[in-house]
Amino acid sequence: MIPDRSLEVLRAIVQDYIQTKEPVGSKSLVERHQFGVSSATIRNEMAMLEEEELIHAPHTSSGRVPTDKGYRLFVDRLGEVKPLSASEKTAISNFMIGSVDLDETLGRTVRLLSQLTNQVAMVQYPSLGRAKVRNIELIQSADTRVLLILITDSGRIQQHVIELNEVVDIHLIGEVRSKLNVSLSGAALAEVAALLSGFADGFAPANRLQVGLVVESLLDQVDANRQEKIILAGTANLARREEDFPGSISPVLEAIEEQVVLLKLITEMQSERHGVSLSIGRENPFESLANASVVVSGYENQGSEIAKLGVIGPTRMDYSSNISAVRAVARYLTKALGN
Amino acid sequence: MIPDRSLEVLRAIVQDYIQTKEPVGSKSLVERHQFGVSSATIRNEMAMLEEEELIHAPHTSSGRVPTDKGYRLFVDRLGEVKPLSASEKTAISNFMIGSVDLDETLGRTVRLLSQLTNQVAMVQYPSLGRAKVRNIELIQSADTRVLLILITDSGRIQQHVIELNEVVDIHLIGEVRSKLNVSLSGAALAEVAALLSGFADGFAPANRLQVGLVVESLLDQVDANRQEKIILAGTANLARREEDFPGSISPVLEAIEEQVVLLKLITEMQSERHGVSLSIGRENPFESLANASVVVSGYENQGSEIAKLGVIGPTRMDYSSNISAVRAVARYLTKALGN
DNA sequence: TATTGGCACTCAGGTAGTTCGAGTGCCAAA
DNA sequence: TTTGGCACTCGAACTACCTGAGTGCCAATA
Repeated sequence: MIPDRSLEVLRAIVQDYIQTKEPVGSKSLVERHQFGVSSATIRNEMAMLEEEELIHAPHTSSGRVPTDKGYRLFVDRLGEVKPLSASEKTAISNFMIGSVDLDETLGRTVRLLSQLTNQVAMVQYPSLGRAKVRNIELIQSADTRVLLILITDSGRIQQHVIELNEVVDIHLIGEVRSKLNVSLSGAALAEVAALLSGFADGFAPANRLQVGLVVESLLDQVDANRQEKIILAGTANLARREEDFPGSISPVLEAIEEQVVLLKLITEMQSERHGVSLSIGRENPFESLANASVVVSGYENQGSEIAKLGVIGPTRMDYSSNISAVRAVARYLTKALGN
Repeated sequence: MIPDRSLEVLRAIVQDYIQTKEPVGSKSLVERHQFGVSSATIRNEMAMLEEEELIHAPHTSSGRVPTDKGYRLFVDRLGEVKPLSASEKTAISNFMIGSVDLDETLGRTVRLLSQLTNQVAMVQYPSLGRAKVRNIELIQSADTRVLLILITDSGRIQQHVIELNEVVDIHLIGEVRSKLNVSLSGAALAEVAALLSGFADGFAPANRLQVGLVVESLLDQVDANRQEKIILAGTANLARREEDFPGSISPVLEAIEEQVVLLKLITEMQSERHGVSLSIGRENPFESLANASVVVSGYENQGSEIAKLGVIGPTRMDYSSNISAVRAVARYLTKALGN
């Protein structure tokens, strides 16, 4: 068990280090905080913390820096969540008003989050998960093409162009469209594949090929994996924090651009307290993100989590502020989607 | 008039500097190129070039570096356009096959271009410009909302959700839809605003408010300015070229993220030779892009330019390769859109 | 007149030595 | 358990010095 005062010292180290960006020593620590003991005592405490691998000295005669483990303990046990300032709250509400479609809402959200945190913000597009089919439309978009539009009750709109390789028969697609809607309206997306098996059989043999193409495209749309996508904002914030990344920021930028990595990371992160999950430094398995921390939270629609949003930044980030910002934005987004 | 040999020296300086990233001196110049004269002669030539402000010495006793003006002369008079290698050509064709809708095509294009050049690539979405209305659809997407879809003959699909603030009357929107199509099918987008004036008058007074909302949204879609948008790829390539940006890359990243700046820049650039336009260093008016060069080319559909694509990178970039890559990709994209 | 070898000069960058001070660990005394 | 004291460490910052690639200029040469 780690005694209370040691934890207080750890908290002070983390806070000072985040603020000053310099390794923090015993003397400056007693100056900036009222511990009521001398620097020698603090030195002893620090030796214990180092024993526990919570802090670490970059070189023999210099101050200490929190380790990943130290940050972890800090956020788990010590970080009180800062309430948002009034101006931040109004910023959030202002940002949200007046966006009506999903794309726009998510776009605003990600920019908001990056402004609020000064980090790189990301918002994952909602998976189609538990959503239900509201409406399916087929529209001719060129001589040999039709546009398939899938509208779900979560407000998400998917569109995809289907190349039929022959001239579109307007009556045929009308028929397909209405039959699809009869079969699928109100069905959960998860059921769609089952409901459509044998769908083409109800059509004249000559048309089955085309109908098959439509069905195939629809199934593609429904396939949750294909929908996974992240939008980003504030990439420039990374460059501004360049000192925080030993070596170069370019592997980090690459990992961020490589959506696959990010997606894998955030979907694997388990929610911790208050619905927020954290990955600190090397806790994540990606070498390129060894010096990065990620704060994410799920956002919901109709009572269940549909996707995640969050920020990514240097290990030395202000966890308290970022956690509260991510949480608040996730909550506002949930509310905005529920309108 | 600048004599031929001076130009040869300039060319050699630009080429060596691009390759070695070091200021180039008279001695290494005669070693690497067969000028048939001594370094002293080259020094005289270099003094002239410096007089003309085509090159510049970072400090008294060091080699020379091309100025913006020097690069400009180089690309205008000296840069032979490198033909693409066979592997690059196959990369291009492979990249293009199998993408059927516009979003996907542009997405692939921008990634292709960034891979080919190792720079940040950008593709501007086509302006609706000379396109014609092919089809307009209205679909109910929630109790009080309809989805407006505008399909143009260039294959572009625009969608927007309209909040009507009252429960959607399915018959009314059906009527609006068919009347809109009757009025607008085949019309150029530029004419749409004129054709729709007084459109709501054809409806019962109680419905005019809703019809007005639909018309308004449609006009929004048509408004070319609102459509301007750029997609990017390869931002990480900037970070990899960090040494090339004195100070920090963060202003550059910011400018890139700030699409407005990029859009302004590329729309103002005048096409030069071969349909490619260049902005070198401070030729562009943006302080944050003072060390950046931009290579863009227009791409076409149905014989007229509909938007631009290009790359942005450090002033010290390989202009020859980048110009040919941008040109080739623009040509392939034009072809892909024409299919 | 254009070219060249020679020469004195410049200056960024690297190496080496020095100092400074914030920080450490340890110990004996309180 | 806490504290003051003390010797020790070592990165950072400063200085001095050297090196060498590169320059400009000039007088001799072709």
